[in-house]
Amino acid sequence: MRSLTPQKSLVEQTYDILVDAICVGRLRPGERLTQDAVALKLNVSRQPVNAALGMLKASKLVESAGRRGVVVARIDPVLVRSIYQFRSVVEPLAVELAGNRPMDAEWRKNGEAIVAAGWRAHAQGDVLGMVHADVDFHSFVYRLSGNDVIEDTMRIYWHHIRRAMVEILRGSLGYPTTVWSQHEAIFTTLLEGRAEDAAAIMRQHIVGGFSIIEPHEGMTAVALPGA
Amino acid sequence: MRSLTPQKSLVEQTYDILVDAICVGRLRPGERLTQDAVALKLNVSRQPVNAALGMLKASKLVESAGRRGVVVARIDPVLVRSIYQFRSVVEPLAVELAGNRPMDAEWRKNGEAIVAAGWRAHAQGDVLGMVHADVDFHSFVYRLSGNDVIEDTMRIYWHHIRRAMVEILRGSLGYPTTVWSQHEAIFTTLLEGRAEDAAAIMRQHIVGGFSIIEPHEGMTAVALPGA
DNA sequence: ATACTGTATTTCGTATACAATAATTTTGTG
DNA sequence: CACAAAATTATTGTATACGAAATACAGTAT
Repeated sequence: MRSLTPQKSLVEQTYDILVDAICVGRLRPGERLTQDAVALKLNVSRQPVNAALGMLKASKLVESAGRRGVVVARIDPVLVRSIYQFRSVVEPLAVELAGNRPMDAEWRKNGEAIVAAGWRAHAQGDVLGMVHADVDFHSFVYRLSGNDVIEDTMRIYWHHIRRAMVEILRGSLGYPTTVWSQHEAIFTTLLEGRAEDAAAIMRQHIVGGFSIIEPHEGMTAVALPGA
Repeated sequence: MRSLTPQKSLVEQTYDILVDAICVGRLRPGERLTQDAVALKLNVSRQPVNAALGMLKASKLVESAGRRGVVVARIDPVLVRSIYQFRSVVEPLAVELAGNRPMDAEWRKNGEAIVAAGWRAHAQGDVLGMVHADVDFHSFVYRLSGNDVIEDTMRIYWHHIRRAMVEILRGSLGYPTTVWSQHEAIFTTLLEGRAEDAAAIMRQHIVGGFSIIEPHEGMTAVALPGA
């Protein structure tokens, strides 16, 4: 039996809710957030909201607007590009490290399920599901690498990737098929013990992923509410 | 006339002070910190201390000890190794990106000064100065890369690197000469426009750096106060 | 009509107050 | 004297209160 977790603190809950709202676009870029308003809506005091907003600022998901609260950050193409440059070396590293570790049946089953979930979401045209499956696959590789620093670091940046993806895929059919076949290829190549090859596919995967995003630089040209 | 800056918030000040105290070893691993005690010592209320400690936890410099405050984290060899694996790809990336950008006279002068400061600290056997110079050099390369994600990410991990370094160098003569000649080589090679070569030296630099640290895994066997 | 100045309002950062809970000590009992 | 139960203390998380600072607004002089 697993000991039950003593519920997250209000700060964390607040942070999680705001992050998600921003990432799925329920809070639009430019939207203003005051501590009072958030506290009221979530039925907590300003104290945990204040702390959560501090974390949001550190994650660059909101920007301070001085004495007028905080503002949801616009999706910054420069930031997204920087993240992809970063990923272009970090993700292959994760794959290589993963290749140096034994993968037991449990892990293997998990991996297969995650790859399958991606194909399923793709088949159903479920955009949010696809983004989720994408996060899941890469997080799986991070964990497989055995290097906690990778997962801890990338968790923050995935918020931004999710945002960009949700925005770009709005009204489109979703990820191109290559994404899912690459995930599958990375996983099976890893299973075959060819870590170097898997890492190379991963590098291609990231570079290719960015080339999907890059043409959408105009994505930041969203209406600024209150204008 | 220059506009005056509205001083850092108490949260940030508290965070900075605690980080530094931990990194230079003034607060020892295992040492217990209560919000009240810190608040009293710094002449602030528990509120900003609470927020700062939350940030410290996120940085993994302290661990929550339930209802008994927080405890300064031990230097974790696994974490240090993970950071160096991480650096082994991130630092060369920074160098390569730096190579794609023009370096004007101002930058060049800064770089030369930073390299020189390293040599100077080395010559004087100034351990804290050497660690500082090391941080400065790598931060300089991050900034040169033009990729903010790199510097933002590495800032946190440098706290841990500093800690490990200060601990290892305690009572020793300091960094080996190779460290400083490698810094110099990376910089001059970059100036010559040979980014690839510079990146390769950087990779060697990181791998070599870890091989200095690795034998000191026993560094965590420090006394736990209150035992 | 416009520019400027003083005032009101909004909003945040920090301090203080309160309540819940884990750890510790004390007290009572076999 | 060992051990369990109860009281006490320590410490945190959250709420509320307060003061400072920026913004918005209105009134006045030109």
